[in-house]
Amino acid sequence: MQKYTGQKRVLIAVDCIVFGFDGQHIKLLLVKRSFEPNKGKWSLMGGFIEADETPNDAANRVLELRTGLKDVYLEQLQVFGDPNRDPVERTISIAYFALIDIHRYENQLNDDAHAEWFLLNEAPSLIFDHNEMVRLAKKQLRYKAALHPILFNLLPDRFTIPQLQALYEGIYQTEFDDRNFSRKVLSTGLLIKLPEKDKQTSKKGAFYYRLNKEEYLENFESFLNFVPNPDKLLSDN
Amino acid sequence: MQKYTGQKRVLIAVDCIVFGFDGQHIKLLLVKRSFEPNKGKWSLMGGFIEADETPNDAANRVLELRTGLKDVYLEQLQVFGDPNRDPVERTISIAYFALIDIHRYENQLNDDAHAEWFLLNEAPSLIFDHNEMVRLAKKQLRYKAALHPILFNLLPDRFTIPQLQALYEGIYQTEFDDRNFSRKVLSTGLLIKLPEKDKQTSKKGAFYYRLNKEEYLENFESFLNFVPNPDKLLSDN
DNA sequence: ACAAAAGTGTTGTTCGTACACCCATGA
DNA sequence: TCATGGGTGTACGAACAACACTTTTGT
Repeated sequence: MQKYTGQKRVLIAVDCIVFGFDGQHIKLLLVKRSFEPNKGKWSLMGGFIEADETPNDAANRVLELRTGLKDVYLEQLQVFGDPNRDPVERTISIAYFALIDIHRYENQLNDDAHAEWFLLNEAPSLIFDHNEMVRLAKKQLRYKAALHPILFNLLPDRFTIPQLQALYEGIYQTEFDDRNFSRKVLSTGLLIKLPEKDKQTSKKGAFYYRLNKEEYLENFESFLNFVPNPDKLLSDN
Repeated sequence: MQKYTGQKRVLIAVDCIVFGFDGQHIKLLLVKRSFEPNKGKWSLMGGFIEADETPNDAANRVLELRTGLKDVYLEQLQVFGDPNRDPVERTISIAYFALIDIHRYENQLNDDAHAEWFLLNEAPSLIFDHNEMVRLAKKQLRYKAALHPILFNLLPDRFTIPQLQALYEGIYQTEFDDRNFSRKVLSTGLLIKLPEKDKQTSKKGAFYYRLNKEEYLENFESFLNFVPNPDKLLSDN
């Protein structure tokens, strides 16, 4: 099966940067590494690619294995291929970032996966180049969310506009004008108003909405502008 | 040196989608494959990654080897990892797209590299999944050029605004209003006016400009808007 | 003088922001 | 009835597209 001669073959891994949102803060899902080197240290969830898998298949498999979740929003981020990134043996890693509804995850029997949510800003130091992967994923998340409606993947099926706004504000570490935000969001036609209200956070209550899946898919690549002055908000950290 | 047990190791390649602009049309640089399988067929320029290289190093090396050019604009596109993409042996390819000043290349002694420029729309069918790579690269080029000033990398050091406009029109297969285009471009502060004029294409002559490198680097990540209605122009083909 | 392309000026419209104000409801 | 957050209306300003018009120069 090895027919190109004189070339070195290497291991391929996938690593997933998994983001969640608890209603207040952006979180990052990490696991305790179960084998050497660095056994017991925190890392991204990852795994080696199998013989008959595409990289995307592998990322989905790893994610399902660890969280029980299928059909998660998953996007290829970048390849990390420094020859010395893994001290054991050269391993090239394809990094993915994933957006999941944290509530769906909590209901899964995640048992002994040793996975844990961390506040994005309070995550521990990770093995290898995983810190760099997280940094890049944060950047890409901000970039992409400024242009495309990906953040809905972090919310439950029903959500209110103030919840959506809190999410955007968490991502960009800023506050937006409530009144303009709701009008902007509604004007896209991406939301369908539901009859019920959420009265948890206010006396008046805020209507629930759900995503218009057709519009979402159709307009996914269009540019939108929920985020004012995105230029100034795309910095690191 | 193989210490993770029970995992399969595979070949890693890089493939470069190289774009150029001849003043009229967008072109694609292809090479005749020099070894089996598919020897003699057209393909992207690529090569296997070496033991001590990062993927970026490998892409730069391949590009220099084939074109003689260093310091080329190069961006990681996506990993192509279908298990059967290469019929000989599993090979995972990291695709890069490159933008080069076609005139710099023509002056190089490209000798027996068997490389040739094709009009983007008249390129021959390529081996493996290279057609798919080109399709994706075109899409990414349009996407990114709508937001960031990458197309300057396709032009010589000195260029006129009508030339720049022709480039944008070539990329998006549309025509823009000349008057609005030049004002928009100049308002970014990215260009420095030179004293000479190009009188090739008109009696009045158009001033040459060069890129303000500092501004370019500083504002590279900012969004710009040379392209009206980008939403409608990002389709395939 | 004329043609032809480069580039400036002007105008109406659209879009975004800021902010005053009204609405619904639990306490 | 008051406090609180949800949501609408309005008004100003910046940005943009459309297009009339001037400028330059080779023939």
